[in-house]
Amino acid sequence: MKASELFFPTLREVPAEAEVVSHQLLLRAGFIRKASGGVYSYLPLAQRVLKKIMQIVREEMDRAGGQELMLPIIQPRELWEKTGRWDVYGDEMFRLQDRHKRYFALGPTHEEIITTLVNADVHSYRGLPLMLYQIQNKYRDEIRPRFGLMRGREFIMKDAYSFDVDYQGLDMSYQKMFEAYHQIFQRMELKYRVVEADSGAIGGSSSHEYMVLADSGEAEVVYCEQCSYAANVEKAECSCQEAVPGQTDALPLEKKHTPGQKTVEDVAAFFQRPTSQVIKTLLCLADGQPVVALLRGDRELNVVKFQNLLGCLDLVMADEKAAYELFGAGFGSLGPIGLDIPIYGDLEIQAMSAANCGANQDDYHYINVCPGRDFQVRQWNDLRNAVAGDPCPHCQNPLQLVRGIEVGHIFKLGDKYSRDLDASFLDQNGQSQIMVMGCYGIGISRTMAAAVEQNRDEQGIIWPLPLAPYQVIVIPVNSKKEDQMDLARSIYEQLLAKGIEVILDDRDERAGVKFKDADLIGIPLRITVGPKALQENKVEVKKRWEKDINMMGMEEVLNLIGELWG
RNA sequence: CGGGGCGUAGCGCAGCUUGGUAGCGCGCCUGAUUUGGGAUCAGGAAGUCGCAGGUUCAAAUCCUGUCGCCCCGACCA
Repeated sequence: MKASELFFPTLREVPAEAEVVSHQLLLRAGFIRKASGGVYSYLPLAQRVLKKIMQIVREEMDRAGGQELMLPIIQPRELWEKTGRWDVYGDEMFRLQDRHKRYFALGPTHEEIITTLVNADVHSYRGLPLMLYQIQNKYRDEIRPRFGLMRGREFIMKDAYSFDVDYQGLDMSYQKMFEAYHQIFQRMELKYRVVEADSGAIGGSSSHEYMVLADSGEAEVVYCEQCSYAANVEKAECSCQEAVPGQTDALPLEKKHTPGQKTVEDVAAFFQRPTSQVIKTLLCLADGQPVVALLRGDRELNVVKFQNLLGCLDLVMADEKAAYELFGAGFGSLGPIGLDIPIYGDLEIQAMSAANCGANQDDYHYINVCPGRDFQVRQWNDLRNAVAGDPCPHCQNPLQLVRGIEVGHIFKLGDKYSRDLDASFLDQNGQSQIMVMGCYGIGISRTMAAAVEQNRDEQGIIWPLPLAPYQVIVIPVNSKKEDQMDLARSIYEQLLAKGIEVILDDRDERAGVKFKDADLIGIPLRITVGPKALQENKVEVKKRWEKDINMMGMEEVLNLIGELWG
């Protein structure tokens, strides 16, 4: 492709609306343009990257026994009513009406439609198992679309659905997908991790998320370098060291005047102690009923764990007004001593012996607090988020913490949809059985953004080799110099003849402009044709991810390309 | 959904308080000189000031409404 003909409108300045790096770079490098909030056009360079992502996904899905199909994006309301999701999905779902005032959904996902499809045409165990997948636009009317392609309202998604005769079959399908996903992200050369995910409302069966590691990721993940353990911080178990009972002969409880000391940091500083010696008292409302959680001052409450423990439907932090009503004190002066509200303590609190906590009176705190002696709790539990350095629940090795972007999610659906939509078959004994399903998603457009988020520098994008829109860019330093252009053109044609994806930057621009653009759009290999190249009958080759430039002959260039993309 | 901010040329922004000829930088077009990391000079094109009402002799500017976009919040005492 000649750069003079390629549609890649690069921007020198960062558009004001772009917050995260991937969004900024994809806009600046001429990959995407916004059509509306959370809705983007994919320009030719982006389209090439997306095709490469999709191709890898397709090949691995096919290898794992999947069959690609296309499903409607416009889906009738009745299907969604059968599973109850017409209501459950709420405002997240785009809805529309036709001229007859019938309602439709723009598919946010395709369980309903595909289960109905399979139900209609598979009636025997002989037709199972079945693994079907689609790569299509999906729609979610996000409350707040943001981060460019990261959280859009229209996005490209690969979803695979498996149908099996029983749970054993589902396990096998799941395992195949689990492995296929590893293949996919390895082939994309992305740094990623699989984590155990919360299967949530769907039930106790397993679920894994594939996270592309990037500092800007929304999710925090802890992992163990020694064993294979990895989990979302919200899911990670905190296997607290066995509780050391509070010292019974400790110093007596004392109330201290602490004017103006509100936060954990204030109180810790006031008593010249670490925040880990402060007991943080959090007032929550569980289905409207007040409950208290105690955590070390340097820990965070894990709402999911707390909610699971309480078995309530709704758990929110109470506001300060409620604190005054129940404790007679405001935030910052709350404590567990003398309360008649149910108290749940984090395991770590149990091990403390001379802690500080609020006295339920503004501007007063206790010191030398001993859990068990000075107050009782209803239960000791793991209530906090995991942090770096916590022992691995499997092997005790200190856990590492990274941030990640969720690009893949697989889970076992079981019979939820097949039951609601009556997807059944006759088994060998002529008995009617419900199919057992799994579903397996990959955010295609999000993966492109995640790849940029992870692979970039100050100059622009550094595409992983398998995803790069083009492999090589040939830059004649001065397009007006015939000899340079001739050599550049001949190199370009040689590469084209070898089937290599190459751009010839034949634009009448200064060298600096071409270099800047090449770096910005992230083409892995740059071949510069200038006076030096002409003199030595060699070309200058620069790898996008390295600083240095190498002089080499065409033979060598072709070998290098062969090695890199072999 | 709550709070805040913004909408002026393709992009980034000023002008608005105090109403009176619509500006700057980058980009774009033409020409010349340049040509190894976003050139220089000269000339030029380009904006119904988001949209709709209102106030006024006069509105980018004041008022009302509306649409769009961005940020924050909806868990850390």
